[in-house]
Amino acid sequence: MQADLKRAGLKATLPRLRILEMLEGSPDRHVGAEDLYRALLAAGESIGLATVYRVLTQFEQAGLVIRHNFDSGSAVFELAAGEHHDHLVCVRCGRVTEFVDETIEQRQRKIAARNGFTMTDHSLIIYGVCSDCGRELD
Amino acid sequence: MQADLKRAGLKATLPRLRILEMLEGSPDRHVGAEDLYRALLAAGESIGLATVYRVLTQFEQAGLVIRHNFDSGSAVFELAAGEHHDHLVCVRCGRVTEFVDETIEQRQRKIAARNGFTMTDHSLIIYGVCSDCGRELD
DNA sequence: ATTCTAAATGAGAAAGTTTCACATTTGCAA
DNA sequence: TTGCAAATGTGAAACTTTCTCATTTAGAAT
Repeated sequence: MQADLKRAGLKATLPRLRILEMLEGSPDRHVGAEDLYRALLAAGESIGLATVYRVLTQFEQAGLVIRHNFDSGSAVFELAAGEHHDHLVCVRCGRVTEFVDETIEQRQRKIAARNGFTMTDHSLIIYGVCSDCGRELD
Repeated sequence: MQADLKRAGLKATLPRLRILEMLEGSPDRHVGAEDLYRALLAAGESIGLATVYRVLTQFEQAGLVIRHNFDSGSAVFELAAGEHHDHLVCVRCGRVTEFVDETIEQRQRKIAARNGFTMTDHSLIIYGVCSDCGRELD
């Protein structure tokens, strides 16, 4: 895990290790900076909020985490482990489900090319009401 | 145009009419609240920033405009005229290109259904370097 | 036309998210 | 161990967006 940081060209400092651990151990893979900060404080760490933001941004640049701008107003971060995927977000409970669809991926590449764009990234978010929340409605 | 507002259940006030005009006459269809506010001031209107935000949110709820959360940090708004479409955003110059792909639309619906989600909305943004910006690179 | 009233506005304060500046601390190589 | 560049913590600041509330305005009822 120290190696992950080294490989990314980042010094293996305590705050960075703690944040990485927290991301790996988190029950939901998609967490906000503030949540992460509070979780670290609750776990007895002494860390600054600015450090959390700074480190998350560095992790993002190093490809260790991915930042998502869901409609919530603030960004959420996710460990970049595994392959690319897109997201389903429940507009009622915030639950996030991941999915991959190769057909969509292909068409996106085609669309970018057709429009003269060199694709660097993409973001597909499907908003809806998840099965649990749907059941609660009368 | 007053009728558009009435139909949406909104009083036809001066600020609302001005904002609607500005959105219709805007050279680029995707504008931020702050940009809109400054454009209105520059046009000699006396309007408050809070009003711009308030009105844009009302327009969104009324279905007159669509709010997008591109990676820029602040939201952009677009007149809801015409049919649904998705976006290509140039990460260098910010240029926004619209596209529609029925295959992707279909697959999204399928994915939502497969996961037990009742889809309410979706957001697909392809980030990349547009042809103009690509040409500038050595 | 005038009057009346609920709704809308403008101004500035406030809330929330993210970044900055800088004195202090820390990782790591010598 | 020591030294130094890099990283951190704190609090201030920047930025986007919302809130509050006194004042104004649109439009319905005279």
